[in-house]
Amino acid sequence: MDHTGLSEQEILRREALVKLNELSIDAYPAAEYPVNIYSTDILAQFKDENMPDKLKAVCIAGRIMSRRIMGNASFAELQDSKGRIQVYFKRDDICPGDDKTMYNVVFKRLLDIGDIIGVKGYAFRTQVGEISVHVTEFTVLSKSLRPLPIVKEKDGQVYDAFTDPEMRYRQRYVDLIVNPQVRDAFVKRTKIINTMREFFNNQGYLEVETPILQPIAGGAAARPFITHHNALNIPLYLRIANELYLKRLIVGGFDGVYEFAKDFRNEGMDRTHNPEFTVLEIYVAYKDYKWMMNFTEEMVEKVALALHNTTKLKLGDKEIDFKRPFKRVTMYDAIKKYTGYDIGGKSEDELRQICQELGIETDKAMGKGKLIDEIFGEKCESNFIQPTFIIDYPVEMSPLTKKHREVEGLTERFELFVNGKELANAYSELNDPIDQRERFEDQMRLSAKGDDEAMFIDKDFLKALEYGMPPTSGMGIGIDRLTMVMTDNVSIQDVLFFPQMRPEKKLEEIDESVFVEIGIDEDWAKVLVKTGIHSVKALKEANPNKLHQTICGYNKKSQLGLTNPSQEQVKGWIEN
RNA sequence: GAUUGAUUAGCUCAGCCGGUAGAGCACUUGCCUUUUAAGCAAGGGGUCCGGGGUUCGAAUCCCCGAUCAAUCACCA
Repeated sequence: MDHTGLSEQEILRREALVKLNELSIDAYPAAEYPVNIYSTDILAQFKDENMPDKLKAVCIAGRIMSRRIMGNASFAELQDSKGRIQVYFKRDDICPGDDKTMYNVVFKRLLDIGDIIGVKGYAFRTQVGEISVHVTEFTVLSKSLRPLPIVKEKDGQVYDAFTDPEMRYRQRYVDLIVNPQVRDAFVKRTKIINTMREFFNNQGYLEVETPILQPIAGGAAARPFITHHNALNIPLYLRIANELYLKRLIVGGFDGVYEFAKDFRNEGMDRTHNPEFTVLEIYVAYKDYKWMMNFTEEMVEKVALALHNTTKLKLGDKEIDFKRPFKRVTMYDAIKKYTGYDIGGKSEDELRQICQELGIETDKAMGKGKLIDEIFGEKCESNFIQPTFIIDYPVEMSPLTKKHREVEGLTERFELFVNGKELANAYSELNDPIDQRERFEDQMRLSAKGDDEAMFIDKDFLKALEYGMPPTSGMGIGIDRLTMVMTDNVSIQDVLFFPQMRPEKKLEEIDESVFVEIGIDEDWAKVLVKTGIHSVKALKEANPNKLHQTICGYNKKSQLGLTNPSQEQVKGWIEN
C-alpha cells in the first residue's frame, strides 16, 4: 500500500483496516444493520425501575466520538443522527469464550474515533449516574481513515472547538459531525420551509416549478450568470428571479402559486450574499398588498413559534419579538423621522440637494426613485430592529408594482425589515399591460442613462398581461436571510450547507519515485521531496552545491542518520 | 476591489530583541473491571502557507504571491 503523503495517524488507520481484513472482518459490510432505537430515545425513555422492554434489547449504530479504555472495561460515546449516548464495553461480555480477540484486538486496537459501529445491548445507569448502553455485541460498519478533530466539552464549556471557517465550509461533513449547533441550524432551516409550505398548502395554494434557465433574466435587477444551449444555439440565463413566470401562472388561472426557488446572481460574495440563494415567492389573485402584509406577518409569526415556541428570540445582543401585528411605517414617514426632511412632492434636483445636505453621494445616473432609495438605505434602514413593514415606495423604484390607489407618485409596495435588514418584499402586482410597458420603457431610459441595474423588457410577459391578469398580490422572502434571523447566525455561510468558495489551491502531487527512477537512492529521494524539490525538472535546475548543503543539513537536522552523499554524487544526479 | 490581521503537529494554540521548533488534546507502547474534558508513565509525529531577499544564522526582519477572516466599497 502506498502511504505517500499520509500522516502517521492515517497510515495507522489503514494498517488497522488491513488487520481487520486479516481477521475476516469486513470493515464495510453490505448487510442492513437492524437499528431499533435512537440514542436520544434511550435517554428519554430510561427508567431505573420498571425499565421499558424496548430498552432491554437495544440496537443502535453511530460514530465513535470518544473512548476511555481501562483494561478490561471501556467506555465510548456513540453519536447517531439524533445525538450521543455512552456505551460500555466489558471484555468478558463481548467475548464470553476463551477467544478475547473481539475486545482485546478489534475494539481496543483496530477501532478509532470516527469509526461507525453498531452495538446491541441493554440500557443501564453507571455508578456515576450516566445512562448508557451495556454492549453485548458490536459490529464494524465503516472504518474511518481520517482522524476527526476532537472537540471536548464539560459543563457547557467547549474545548478545542473546530472553528476554522474555511475548513468548516469546505468540509461541511466534518463540521456537521463535530459541531451539533451547526446541524441544529440546518434542521431549523428545513423546519422553516416546512412550516411555510404547510401554511400555504392549508390555504389551497399550489406549489409549482418554473424555469431556472431563462431566455431573459427578468423580474429583478441584477447581473445574471449566462450559459449557452448547444442544440438551440442560444444564450440562456440562470434566473435572477421567478416573478414573471409565477405571474404568467396567475394569468393562466391559478389563484395562488408559490415556489421555493434557487436564484442566481453574478455579484459579490460576503456575509450576506451567496451567488446562489433561496427565495420563496408567492402570488395570490384578488388580493392586495394590505392583505399580503397580514398574511406575511402571520407566516413569520408561525415560523418563529414552530422553531422556538415563542415569538421572542435572541439575535446577537438584541431581542426580537415576532408577535403580530408588526409596525407599519410609510417610506416618507421613515425618512421624515430619521432625517427631518419631508420628501413628498420633491423634484429630482431637490432630492439631489437633500442628499448632498445629508452627506449622501449621488451620481447623474440616479433618478428620483434611486435617490429616495439611497436616503432610506443610508439613514433609515438600520433603525428598524423589530419587525416593521415599510410601505408605499416611489414609483421609480418599483417597475412591477401597481400605482398607489390614493397617492400620486407612490406604489403599493412593502418591505419587511428585521434587525435593520430587508427580509421580504411585496406588491400589489401591476396588471395594467399598458402601464407595465411604459414602466419597462422607463427602465430602458434609466439603463441608457447608465443605471446598470435597470430591468430588461420581457415581451412575452407583456403579452401575458395583455390577456388579463387578475388583481394580484405577490411576496418574496429570502429563505437564507430568514434562517439567519431565526437561528441567530450573522453569516449566510452558516445557513447554507455548501456555500460558494474559491476553488481550493491544488497542491502538487509529491512522489519520490521519479527520483528513484533516475537512480537516486530512495532515502535521499524522499529527502529531495521534503526539501522542496518536487520534480526532475526542479532537480535539473538546482544549484549542485546549494542542494548538497540543503540535503545534508536536512539529514542532520532531522537526525535521519543517512550517510551524506559527496558533492560529486549530487552533481551527478543533476547532470546525469 | 481597498485596508487591517491571520496562516506553526491530525485539532486548538504558544513561540518576546533573529541563535538546535513547544504545550494540551489526538496517536503509539505499558498499567488500570462503572469511567467521563478519565488518570499515571514513556514515546513518535513539523515543507513553521508558497517563492525570493537581508544575515554567519530566519518560524521570527523585508519584498512578492496564495488562502482565510474582519471592516469598508459593490450588491433592490
